[in-house]
Amino acid sequence: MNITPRVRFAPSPTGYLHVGGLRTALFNFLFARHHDGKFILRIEDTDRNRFVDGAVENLISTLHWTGLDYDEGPDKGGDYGPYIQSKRLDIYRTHAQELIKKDKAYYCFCSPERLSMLRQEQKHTKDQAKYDKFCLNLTPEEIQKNLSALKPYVIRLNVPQNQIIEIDDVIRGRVEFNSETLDDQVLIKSDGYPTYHLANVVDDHLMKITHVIRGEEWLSSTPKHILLYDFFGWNRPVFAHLPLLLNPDRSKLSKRQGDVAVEDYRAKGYLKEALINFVALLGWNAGDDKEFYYMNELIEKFSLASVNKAGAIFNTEKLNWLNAEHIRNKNSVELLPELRSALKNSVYDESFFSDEYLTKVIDSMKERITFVSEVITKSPYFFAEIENYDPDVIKKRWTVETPVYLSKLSEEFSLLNNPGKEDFENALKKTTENLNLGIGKLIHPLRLAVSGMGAGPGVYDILFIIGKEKTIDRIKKAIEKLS
RNA sequence: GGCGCGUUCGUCUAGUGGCUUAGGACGCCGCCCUCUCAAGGCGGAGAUCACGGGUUCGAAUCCCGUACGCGCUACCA
Repeated sequence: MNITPRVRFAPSPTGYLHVGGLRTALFNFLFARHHDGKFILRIEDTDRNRFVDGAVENLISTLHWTGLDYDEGPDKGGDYGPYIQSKRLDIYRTHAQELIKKDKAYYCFCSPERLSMLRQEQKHTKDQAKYDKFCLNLTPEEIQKNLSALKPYVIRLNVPQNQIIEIDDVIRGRVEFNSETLDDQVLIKSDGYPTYHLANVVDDHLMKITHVIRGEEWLSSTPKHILLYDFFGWNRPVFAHLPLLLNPDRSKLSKRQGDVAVEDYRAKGYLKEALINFVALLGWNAGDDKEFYYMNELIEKFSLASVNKAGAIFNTEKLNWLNAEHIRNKNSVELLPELRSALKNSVYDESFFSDEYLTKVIDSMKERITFVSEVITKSPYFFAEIENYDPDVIKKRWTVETPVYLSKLSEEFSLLNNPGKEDFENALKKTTENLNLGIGKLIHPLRLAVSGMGAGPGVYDILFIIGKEKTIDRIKKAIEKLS
């Protein structure tokens, strides 16, 4: 049997893409690409109370940014559309009717009041909270009467009694449930919309989904889904329930305890490569020590069998390291757009810098940063003149003789014609020889003069990047200000 | 409360009965390199493999129980 796997990412449009959702999407994507299968995006918007304007568009654009491109989806089309559940309402209705005909589902006219009373009572007697199948005993006449009186109703799943339901989960192995513990789940709500349980089963079947890869929070409701597959007479897909992403306190990852939206991480300056790499490692490992991955390597190595069972805390320390690693592994031209956009959001948004200049700046700072925006914050001297000199560095590196030495050096520099790095270096060495000084006596105050600080790229790199004129100018200003 | 899942350094993890005095990575600390800061190299601290029983010549690895954590328990997904 060699069928093409078809998997899906089925988020509900809450307004943003949750990092847990990103992880689910990624694992689906990796599985599909690894097996030359199809990856489908389906929007589960069956809760009209939670409708958020523009949420779908936002989700799609964020997903697009991450590079998790799908083969079929709302904006992409495909043979099994529509891919938005709110546009498939009559499909669910027809299927619910089919279940009613088979006595596998039934109309329920119970009021919310009765339901909550029932629940309270069960809570009191410490019974399991379950619908009591009251409406299952309605006669056809009563049902018809209620229906023509337009009495609000839901359609419920008729869960059989005392039946063992087995799930063979790829990640967790065999899991058993007794149908006694299952509630007669609402399938169609009183507003005519389906619940997740009905919609996801119907759609997965109609869209020919072969593997359902989703978060562990769905494991408990899987027996209800299995029941539905059986009632419809459909083959079940393969199930794989992924471990949850956790807050630092080990509860399910949520807002309130930090950022959960992919957009937030993007805005903070995380590279999509780093985010994908990091999220892939949360719950998956190839069985070796490799930690730095590109997407194509993930696709190649990924396997559901090597997914962990236990939840993982979303701890950004390692994400930061991976971001720095991915920055170091990119060339300066690739990083240029990132710097440009960081610049646009900085105080230097009005200033002009050439691509050539910024590229040199990036090269000099690339391995000293965790975020591209730190090029600006950690080396502002590449973007503006020096306003402040680090007092600690002044204290440590600036002596009474320094102005004299630097003047000599400046004279030497002024002799240079279109100098390169080595020319600056040679000029400095020549000056120290003439003055009979150790090289440090010049190099440290020089760094202070041209950068205002004590840390950064090699001085000759800085000099070369800012150029001879600015170098001489800054030396002069430093002498004025610090003497 | 019920049902389900899980439990290896602070965190992410390797480990599928002997190769393990439990390996790697992040973070932390120290040393080296060095014009500074990084990067890099080397080293260190850090896990009685949740606990208790078994099975076995031998268990982090298999079985049972307990504890703890988490998830679900909606006309939310």
